[in-house]
Amino acid sequence: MHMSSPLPENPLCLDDQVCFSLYSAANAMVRAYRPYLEQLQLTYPQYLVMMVLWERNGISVKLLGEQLHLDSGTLTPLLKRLELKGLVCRGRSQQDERMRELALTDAGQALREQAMSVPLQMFCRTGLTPAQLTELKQLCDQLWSQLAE
Amino acid sequence: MHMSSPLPENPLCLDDQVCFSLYSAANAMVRAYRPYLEQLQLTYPQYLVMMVLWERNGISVKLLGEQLHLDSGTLTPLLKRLELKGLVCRGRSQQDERMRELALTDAGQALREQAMSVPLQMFCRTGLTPAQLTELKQLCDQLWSQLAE
DNA sequence: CCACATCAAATTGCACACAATATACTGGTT
DNA sequence: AACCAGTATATTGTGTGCAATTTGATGTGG
Repeated sequence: MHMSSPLPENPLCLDDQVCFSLYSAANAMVRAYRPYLEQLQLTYPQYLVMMVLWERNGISVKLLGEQLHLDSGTLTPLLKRLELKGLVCRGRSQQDERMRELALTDAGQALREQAMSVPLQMFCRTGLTPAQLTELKQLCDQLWSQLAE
Repeated sequence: MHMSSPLPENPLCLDDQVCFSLYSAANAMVRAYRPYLEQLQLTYPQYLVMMVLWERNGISVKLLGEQLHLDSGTLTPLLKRLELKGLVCRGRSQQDERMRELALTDAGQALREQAMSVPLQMFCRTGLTPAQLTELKQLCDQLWSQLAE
C-alpha cells in the first residue's frame, strides 16, 4: 500500500509502497538462509517445521499449522519430504485416527545440534542492531495481527 | 534469526525469531491483497509488474526484474499470463532482438484507473499509523540492502 | 443406531520464487 | 567471415502457499 506522507501524489508508485519492501525483504531473507540451511538439507519452511517439532514433538498437523500460519495444503507435501529425508515420522493418533502424530526420528532430534548455530549466523548477516530487529519484529507482529482478523 | 535480547536462552525458539514474523507478515499481506486484486483479475506479483509498467511502459524484462528483484524464471511465465489476459504485449526490441519490449495494451493502461483505489484500501486494512508504516518500510529496506550484498 | 454435521488431513489446481541450464542474439577479434 | 565471450530471455525442476474440494473418522441429535 502507499507510504502516506501524508497524501502521496502517486499512490501507485512502487518505491513508496511498504508492502513491496516487506515482500522483497521476506524473499531476500529466505534466500539468505539458503547457504546456512543447505548444510542441514533443509529449506526455510522445512526449518520452521523442525523448530516447532524440536519444541513440541508429537503434535498434530493442525497445531503445527496454527503455529506456522500454514495450512495442510502446504504442510502435507512438506512433511512427506521431511519423512523421506528420515527426519520425521508421520504416525496416527491412537485416540483420534484422523490426526497425525508428528514425531521426530533420531536423525531429526540430532539435527537440532547442527541448527543451533544458524540463528546467530543469520543475526550477523542482517547487519541490524538488536533494537532494530526488535522494532521490526513488533511491527511485523502487529501487522500480522491486524491482517489476520 | 533470534531476537537477541541480549542472549536468548533458546536461539531456536520460533516465537523469538524476527525472520518468522517477517515471513508470516509478508504471507498475510499477499493474502490481504487478494480480495482487492481479484476485482482486477491480478495476483499480487502481477500487480507489482503492472505498477512498474504504468510508470515505465516499454521496458525490458531485465529492467523489470531489477526493479522488482525477480528473475526471468519468475517473470517470463508471469508475463505470459498477463499477455493471455490481454494486458501486456511482449514484443521484441528493434535495436536488440534479445530484449523484450513490454508494452501495455489499451486494457492494461485502462486497468490503472481501477487500481488507483487499492493502495488506500490496503492502508486502512493494515491498521498501522503512517509513522509505523514509514518505520517498517525503512527497516525492510535496510534489511534488504544488507542481504543483497 | 443411524443420518448428519463436523473435523483432520489429503488432494487438486494454479501461481509464484529461484537455482541451474539452455537458447539465441550481439559485439568484438582475428 | 568464423570464432567467441557476453548478454537477454526462456526452460526445467523443485518446493512452496493457498483456495477449493475430497476423503475418512468422529460425535451428536433424533
